[in-house]
Amino acid sequence: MAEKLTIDNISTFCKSKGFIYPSSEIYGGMSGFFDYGPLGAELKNNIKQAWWKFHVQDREDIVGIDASIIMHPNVWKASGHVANFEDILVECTKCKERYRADHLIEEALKIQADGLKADDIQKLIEQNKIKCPKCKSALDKPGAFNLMFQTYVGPKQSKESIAYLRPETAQAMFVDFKQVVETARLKLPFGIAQVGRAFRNEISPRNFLFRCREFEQMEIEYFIHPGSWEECPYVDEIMDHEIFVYSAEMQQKKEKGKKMKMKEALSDGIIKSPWHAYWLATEHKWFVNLGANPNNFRVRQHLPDEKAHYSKDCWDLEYNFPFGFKELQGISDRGDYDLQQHIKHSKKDLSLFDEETKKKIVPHVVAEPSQGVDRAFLVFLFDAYNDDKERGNIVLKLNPRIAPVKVGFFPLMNKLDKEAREIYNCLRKLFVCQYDKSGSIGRRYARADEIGIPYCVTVDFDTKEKKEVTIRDRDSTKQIRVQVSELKNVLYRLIVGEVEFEKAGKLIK
RNA sequence: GCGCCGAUAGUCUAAUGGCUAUGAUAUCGGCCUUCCAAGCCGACGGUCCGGGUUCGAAUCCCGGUCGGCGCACCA
Repeated sequence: MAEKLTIDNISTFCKSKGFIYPSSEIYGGMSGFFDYGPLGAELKNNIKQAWWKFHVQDREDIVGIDASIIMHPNVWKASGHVANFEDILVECTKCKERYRADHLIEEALKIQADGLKADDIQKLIEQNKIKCPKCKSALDKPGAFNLMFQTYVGPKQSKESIAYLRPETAQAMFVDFKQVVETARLKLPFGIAQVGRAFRNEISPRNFLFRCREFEQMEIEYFIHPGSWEECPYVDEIMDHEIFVYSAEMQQKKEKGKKMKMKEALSDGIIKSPWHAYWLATEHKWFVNLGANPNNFRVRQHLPDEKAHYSKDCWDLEYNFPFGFKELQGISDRGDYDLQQHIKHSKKDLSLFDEETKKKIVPHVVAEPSQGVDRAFLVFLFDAYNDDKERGNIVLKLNPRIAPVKVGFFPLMNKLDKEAREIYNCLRKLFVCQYDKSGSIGRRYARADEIGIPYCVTVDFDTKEKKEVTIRDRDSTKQIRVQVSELKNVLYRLIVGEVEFEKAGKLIK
């Protein structure tokens, strides 16, 4: 593992093994869009399923929904996406440099330019004779650039029929809030979760899957009683969890981050809300439990000027990609901003009745532990990818629970084809399996290693007589013998991690 | 979006205006093979797209697409 792994290595690997292809490749591809191939689709589904089980099915306090991608256009007016995503840009007539109009005006005139309309901006540019900061030439008319994809609903393509492909899944949790609470009989604190597609017309998609125009999110909006910012009933679960912490203060003082336990971060006042500590640690644990390397993560606090105006505090869970530490998820305190926006725009009461105070309250979102599926996919691939020089092949050390193929079945020799297939046919309905009789046995192990098959079952000449097979472990290449009658049970326990490999059968030399 | 650079089988790669576009690897079929990419035979597969220059273009020119880097952008 001498050379550093790059995003190119991963993207080439993904294409050659059938994990990911550029979208519509036979027509030249589409920038910012990707297709998941046979192995990629399995892996991605496994990640989503593992997320759903961990965050929804295994918990009492979180329920899931699956909302439509196209929602009422007013949803995006209420959420601020129509205004905020409409970055107004100005271009230099000569050097063609483009600027965010609001940034340009703030810089030139030292005034707040947030939220100005294109017309106002043009007036300001004309009145103050603002020129291109780079080449001092005249600036062109400002124009809007909206990151949301637009479409028309119904037969008429008019201004009234404009709708948007959702740029995030979160809004559905607020819009459907009342129905979910009533039908699921939820009591605060609780969360609403969703996994689904979102679309953003990014100016410049980069870094393979990291920034694309169509992506999938796994998202939770977690609601608490407005007064209970400091009362997290689950906080004891994570007190001893260790993580690399990089607070705003450390960033401002140009210090490095520090590895610490959550109880330390809380008692030292670095992380203020136990809810944030809980969600940061829980999300980190989710990645690590599924095979990610704990040391490639850090939690970083937003600097005061990075925070959204409604947010009390915000922390990102970041991963150390080859192109730097990048955000995987933002654990942000959104207060009651979103629900209030929808109350205002829809004129519907979205408050809950508080039995204790006998008053109506609007819950606060204390955290939205949300992340991109595609980014998680990259994380697991990066941490699993091992170019094993000794073996002479890549070993994809994916956790068996998310590995796209769980078991490989090989006849030691071609004459054992019939016996091996019989066993394979019994087990393929229980696990995703692959049968391989092509080439030498070593070649088949190598092939299996490269796509991350954790266990390979080899049928040999003793199988008929002794009713035994060999299971070979991907990561250690060690082998055990087990009875064919036990095979199903042993494989299951290995895949879910209930038993150590060497203790699952008779270890061979 | 802008600027610079690039694009040859699934992957990596040779060919700098001239033979049927090179080789490796992967894949598939066959032989062989008693546990870690052994060997032999065979097959499939390529100059990103469109136009131009030329007797002749993978090669030169123009436009587009895609990708890399830098800038900008990043709810």
